[in-house]
Amino acid sequence: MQILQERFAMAIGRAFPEVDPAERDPLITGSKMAKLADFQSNGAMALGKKLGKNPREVAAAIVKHVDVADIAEPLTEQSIAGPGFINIKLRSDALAMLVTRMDGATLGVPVPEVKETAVVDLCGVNLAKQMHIGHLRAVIIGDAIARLFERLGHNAVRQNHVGDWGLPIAMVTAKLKQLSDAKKIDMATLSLDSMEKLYKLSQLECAAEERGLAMARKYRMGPKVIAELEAQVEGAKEAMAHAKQTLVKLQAHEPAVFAIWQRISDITMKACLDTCAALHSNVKAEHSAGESSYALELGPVVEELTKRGIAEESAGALIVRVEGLEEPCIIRKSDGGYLYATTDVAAIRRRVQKLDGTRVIYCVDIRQSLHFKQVFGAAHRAGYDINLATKKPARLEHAGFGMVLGDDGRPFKTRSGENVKLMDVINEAIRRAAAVVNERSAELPEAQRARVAEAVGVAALKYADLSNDRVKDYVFSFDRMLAFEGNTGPYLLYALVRTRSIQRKATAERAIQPGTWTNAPIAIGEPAEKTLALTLLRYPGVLASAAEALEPHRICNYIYDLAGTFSSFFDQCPVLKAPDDATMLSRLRLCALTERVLADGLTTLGLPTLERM
RNA sequence: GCCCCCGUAGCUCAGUUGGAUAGAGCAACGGAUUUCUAAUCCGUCGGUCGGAGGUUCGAAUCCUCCCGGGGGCGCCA
Repeated sequence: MQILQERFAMAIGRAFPEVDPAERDPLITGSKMAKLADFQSNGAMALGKKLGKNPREVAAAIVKHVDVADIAEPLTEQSIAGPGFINIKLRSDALAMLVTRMDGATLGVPVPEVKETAVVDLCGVNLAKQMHIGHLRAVIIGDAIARLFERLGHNAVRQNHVGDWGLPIAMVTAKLKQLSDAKKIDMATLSLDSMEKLYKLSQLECAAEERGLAMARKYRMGPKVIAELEAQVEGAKEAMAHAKQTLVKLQAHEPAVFAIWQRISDITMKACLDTCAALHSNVKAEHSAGESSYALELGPVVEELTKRGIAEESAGALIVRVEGLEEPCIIRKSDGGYLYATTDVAAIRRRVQKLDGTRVIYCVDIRQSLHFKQVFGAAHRAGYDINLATKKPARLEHAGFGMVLGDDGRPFKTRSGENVKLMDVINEAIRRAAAVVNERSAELPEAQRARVAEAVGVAALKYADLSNDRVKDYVFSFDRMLAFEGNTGPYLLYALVRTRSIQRKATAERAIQPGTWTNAPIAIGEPAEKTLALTLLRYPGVLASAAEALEPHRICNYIYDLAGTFSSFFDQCPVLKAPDDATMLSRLRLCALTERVLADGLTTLGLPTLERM
C-alpha cells in the first residue's frame, strides 16, 4: 500500500506537474469491492475538483502515467469506475513478495521516524478502597495503549496516579489511628475490605447534615429530632476538625500518623497490584506516582503561576482562565487549600519536563473531560507542556472511556447496589471459562485445563472491554464475552491455537522439521489465500492508526477479521493434505505468519495467549 | 440555563477520518464433518444509519435546527 501510494503520487506529479507535491495524495485504500479490485485510488476526484477538471479525465491521466507493471495487473480505461475510482489488482507474485517481505522480525512495522515518549496515566486507584469495575477500563485500556507505543518502537511510561492524599484520606487515617490507638483494630492484620468499610464510615461521620437540621428547624419538627440532628452536626464538625488536624500532621510526615497512612497505602497497593497481575496488565509498584508525590510541588507551582500573572484571584480563590472555556481551572481554594486540578497541573509539568513526554495520555473516565480541558489549558498557558528536548508542546490527550453498564442499561452494580469488586469479576470470568473448558477439553490434564481456563477467562473479559469503541458505554455480559463464538476473546485464542496446532502436526505426523517452512517460497493461488495475504498486510497500518487515535478497538477489529480470514483459509485450503509439497510449505508459512500476527496483536492488547485449548 | 458525548438490523456492536450496493456476531432458518482442534466454515432472513434541512460529483461520517438517552458545569476527588 505504501508502494502504491508512492507510485501513484509520482504519476500525479508527472501528469499534473502544476500540483503541489503535498497535494498529490492518491488516497489509496483497500478496495470496497473485493470482486473488482484489491486496492483503489480515490485521489482523482479530489484532484479534479482542485484543478477544475473532469475527475474521470484526471483518473485517465493518472492511469496513463502510473508505473505499477511490476506489482499490479495492467491499468486500463476499464480500471476507472464510477466518478473516478481507480481499481488496482495486485499480481499474485507481487502479493507473495509483499507477504514474504512482511514475514520478518517486525512484521512490517517500521522503525518510527520520530521516537515518541508516551506517558500513560492508568489505573488510578484510591487508598483504602477496593478496585471495582470502574477501574477495569482504566487499567486495561491504559495498559493496551502503553503496550501499543512500546510495540511501535516508542517509549511508554506508565503512571498510576494513586489517590493517596487530601482530606478524604486524612479522614480515614484519623479514623484508623483512633481505632488502632484504642486497640479496637489491628493495623497489622486489617483487611482491605474492613478498611473500606471504615473509609465509608469516616466519610459519613464527617458529613454534617446541616441542610437536614435547617429543614427540621424550619418545619418545627419537634425538639427530639432537632436535638438529634444538632448532635449529628456537632459530631461531624468535630470529626472534620480532627481530620483536618490529621491532614496537617500527615503533610508534616509526623511519624505516628504517617505510619498509619503508610500501612493503608501498603494494604491498598498490594491488592491493586495483585489485581492488575491477575488481569495480565503491566502495572507495577514502580509505576505508582501518587498525589502525595506532588505535595511539595503544589505550593511552588501556584506561587510561580501567580508571579507570572497566569493565575488570578476570583472570589477568594486562585484560578487560571482557559481560552474557549467558560469555567476556569481553580488551583487554590479560598481557604488556601489545593485541589486535584493543582496536582494535575503539576503532574503535567513532571510528565513532560522530567519524564520527557511528547504525548501525555490520560486513561480516565470520560466524565472528567471538562476537568482535563481545564488542566490542559492551564498547563499550556504555563508552558508546562513544552518538552525540553523538542522545545515543542507535548500532545496532552484525554483517552476517556465510557461506563460499564449492567443488563438494565444502568451502571453495573451488584444486586444490593454496591460496586462490583474487580477481583470478583475476574474470578467469575475464570470460573465460567473453567466450566466450558472442562466440558470441551476434557482430554487435557487438569492442571493444563486450569491454565487454559485462566487465560480464556481473562482474555474474554479484557477483549469484551477493549473491542468496544472507547468513548462509548457498553453493556457488560459474562454470557456474551464467554460465548466462544463471534467477536470474542475465546474465538481469537482458538484461531491462534489452530495456527499452532497445524504446525505441531506438520512436525509430528509429517516429520517436517520446524523451520523448514520459515523461508519457504510463498505462492498465492486460492481466493482464501489471497484474502488472508491482503488481510495480513494491513497489520502495520492498523497499529499506526490505533496509536494515532488511541483506540485499541481498531486492533481488536483487525485481529477478529484476521482470525475469520484464517478460519476460512483453514477450511478451504488443506495444508498438510495440500496437492504438493511446495504448496504445503507455502501454506505452513502462511499459518506461521498468521500465528505471529495474531499473537503479536493479542500481546499488544495485553491478552494472554495459548498453545492448546 | 449553558457545554460535552451518544443515537446504525429484534439484541450486542463495527464502519479505515467524505467514497461505489452500510458490515460482523447473537437470535431464527438451511447446508458442510468417518476434522489439519466443529470453540469452525458456507448460505438465507433482517436497515428510510433518530428526524428535517444544508454543503458537493458523492454524507452513517462535515454544518444548522429539532427529538430521544447519558454526562458535566468555581473552591469534592
